[in-house]
Amino acid sequence: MAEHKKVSSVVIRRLPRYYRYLGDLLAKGIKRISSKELSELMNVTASQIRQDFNCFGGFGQQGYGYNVEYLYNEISDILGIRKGRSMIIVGTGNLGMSIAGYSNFKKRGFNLVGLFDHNPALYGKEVSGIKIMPVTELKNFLQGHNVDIAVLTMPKESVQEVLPVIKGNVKGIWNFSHKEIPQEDGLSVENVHLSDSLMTLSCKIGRNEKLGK
Amino acid sequence: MAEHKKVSSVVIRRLPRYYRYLGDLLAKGIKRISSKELSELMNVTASQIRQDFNCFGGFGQQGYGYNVEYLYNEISDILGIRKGRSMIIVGTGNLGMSIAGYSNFKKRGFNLVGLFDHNPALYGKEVSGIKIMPVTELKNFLQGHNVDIAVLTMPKESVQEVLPVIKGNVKGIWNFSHKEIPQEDGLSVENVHLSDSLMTLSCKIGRNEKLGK
DNA sequence: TAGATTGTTAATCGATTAACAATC
DNA sequence: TAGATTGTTAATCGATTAACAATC
Repeated sequence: MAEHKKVSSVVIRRLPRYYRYLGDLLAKGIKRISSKELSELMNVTASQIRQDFNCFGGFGQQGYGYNVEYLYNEISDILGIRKGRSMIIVGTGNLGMSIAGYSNFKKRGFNLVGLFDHNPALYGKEVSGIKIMPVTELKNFLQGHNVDIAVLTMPKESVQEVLPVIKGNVKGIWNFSHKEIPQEDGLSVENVHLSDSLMTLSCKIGRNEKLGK
Repeated sequence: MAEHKKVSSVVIRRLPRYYRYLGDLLAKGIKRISSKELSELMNVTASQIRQDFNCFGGFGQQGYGYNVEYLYNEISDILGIRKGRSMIIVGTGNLGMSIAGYSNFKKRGFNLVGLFDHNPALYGKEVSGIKIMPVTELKNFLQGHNVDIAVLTMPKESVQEVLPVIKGNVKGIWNFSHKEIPQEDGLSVENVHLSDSLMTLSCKIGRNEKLGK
């Protein structure tokens, strides 16, 4: 298994989708699937599926296809799901709360270990079994706990304050704030811009309308 | 201005980012910018910027660069922001509420006109000036109002029920539910899978860790 | 005019698809 | 064994980058 050639980021971004579809198949009790069948289900080419999986060293068997459970587990591992990740959420507005309350994350190995906010009225309030702490406690907390991921769901303005405390103490940042955070050497970053996605949709609508005329 | 050649979707996905950066420049009172300066700011190549803008027919001037305000307005138009879009939200959990409460959407021409949920305890409750209505009212509402976008922030299970009512009555779906909705001829769709993004982050972390060893 | 910077064509790079030999 | 389907190489396609003539 040639595990560690450099894998392109477009491939990596496709893995969670495979993971979802395989999870559905597994739940339906389906034992094996060929790249052709999977390609029809997912609306991609069988060739792409085989290429993608082979970036990680071939999970199938000629003449048979792929064992769903085995493939699912392998992808889980690549995604770090079986190992598990601990995470904190900074910013307990609606978005932060919606992430904190999303039980599926836990199922997928993402464990909430801390909640932080600036609003004193919220200190001590418990969400999903975790008490909300003041942002000023962040530094202390990070030094005492092993935190893999910091989820940033606070306003743009607070990012400057929180970022230096976080950097060096986590392995990844899941950033929903409107301040883009650049990836660095020891730090993985996913910048999620929800409004970008809405504007993209609006743009698609506009181009669709014009096409109609 | 050769407005309507087919523009690739990677280009369209980059537009909101340009829009954000240009908005920042505008707010700072900067009047003109060259593709080179913008490229350094945004960490892309100047070539790509010029190619991207030229898909829509050239917004610059040789020897000068781009007028920030003009460019900003042109991109606003392409994104449908100046025209404006009306939208409803179906599912008023934390995620739905966080979108309903996000004031920047309004600034960008996205107008919330309806909120729907299944929970009778919420009927009539007002959020951002809009009363929550029963999902059973959806059909009626869509026939009486001009709705551009339906935002789906409800559980997977309710999608099957709501989708047929929505299709044909909106131009686009911003889908946060865990049921992938395929794009169709008259219907633009953006499927947002937040958990995919988190898993991608986790995957990047894993590969980073391995690299470290 | 000379200098700057675009718009645009050409070259390169990377990603996707097709094809097929290897093999279960 | 014959049939099926992978793993993998080769061909194609599309996106990015480089280069430069056009022009403000």
